Amino acid sequence: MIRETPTHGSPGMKISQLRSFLSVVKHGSIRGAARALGLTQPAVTQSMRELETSLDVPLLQRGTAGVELTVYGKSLARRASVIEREIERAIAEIQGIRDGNSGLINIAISTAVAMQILPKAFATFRSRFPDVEVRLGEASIPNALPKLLDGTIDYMISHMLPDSLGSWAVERLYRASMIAVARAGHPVLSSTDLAGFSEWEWLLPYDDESAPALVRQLFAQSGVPPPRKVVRCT
DNA sequence: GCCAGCGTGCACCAGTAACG
DNA sequence: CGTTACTGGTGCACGCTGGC
Repeated sequence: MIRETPTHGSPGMKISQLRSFLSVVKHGSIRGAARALGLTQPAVTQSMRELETSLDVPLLQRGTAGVELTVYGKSLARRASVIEREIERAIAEIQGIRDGNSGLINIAISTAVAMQILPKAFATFRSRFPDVEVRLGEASIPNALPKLLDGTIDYMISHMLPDSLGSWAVERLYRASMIAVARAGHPVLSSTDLAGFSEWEWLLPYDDESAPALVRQLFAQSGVPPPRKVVRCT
């Protein structure tokens, strides 16, 4: 067994310390964290002290009503939760290798994509990986990206414009076309240029950021102000 | 002043790895 | 195989603070 001996100012964090720390964060007190972890309060206190010593910064502001996170504690809390999820994922992956194709995958998927490709894709996936637990959730780019970042979800499948997510690993699954729809006989149908479209109310999907971006891009390319009256709906 | 709830300090114990 | 060192835990006493 390899043990790390933390020294002053030399980070040597242990998984148990991070778990204790996250429990303290969750419960707002060392005692509450200890209860939740099935440990005694001195054990958690000692763990927190060692963590602070190893990082050489205070993580908690102790008080009579409990503890509060310092700026360092808040930073570590964000990272620690990612680490914890990665550990859980690693355990699931190892168990999957050991037991066969089991495991857990979290996917955020936009409604439009779900309607188009999910039934067939999922059937194929399920036939190949019958024991994998799949958790699907609705995706809108603004709320899915933070979840991708913190590890809550593994993949997001959504419509988007090319190169709109430069800092992310993106794989194009298929190309999609967007069309504008108006009721039969709507006055906008008699418009001969794009300017005639901008004055009308536009209804754009709520969970698909590419639609409004595409509309803005289209109008900008034509030198026409984008529609001001926009409603986003699910 | 008393009490409750909090964290801290210290002694001690059990399990485990390293070593001769 | 016995000893030693280390880690991580418990139990208890204590001090601090806020509320009544």
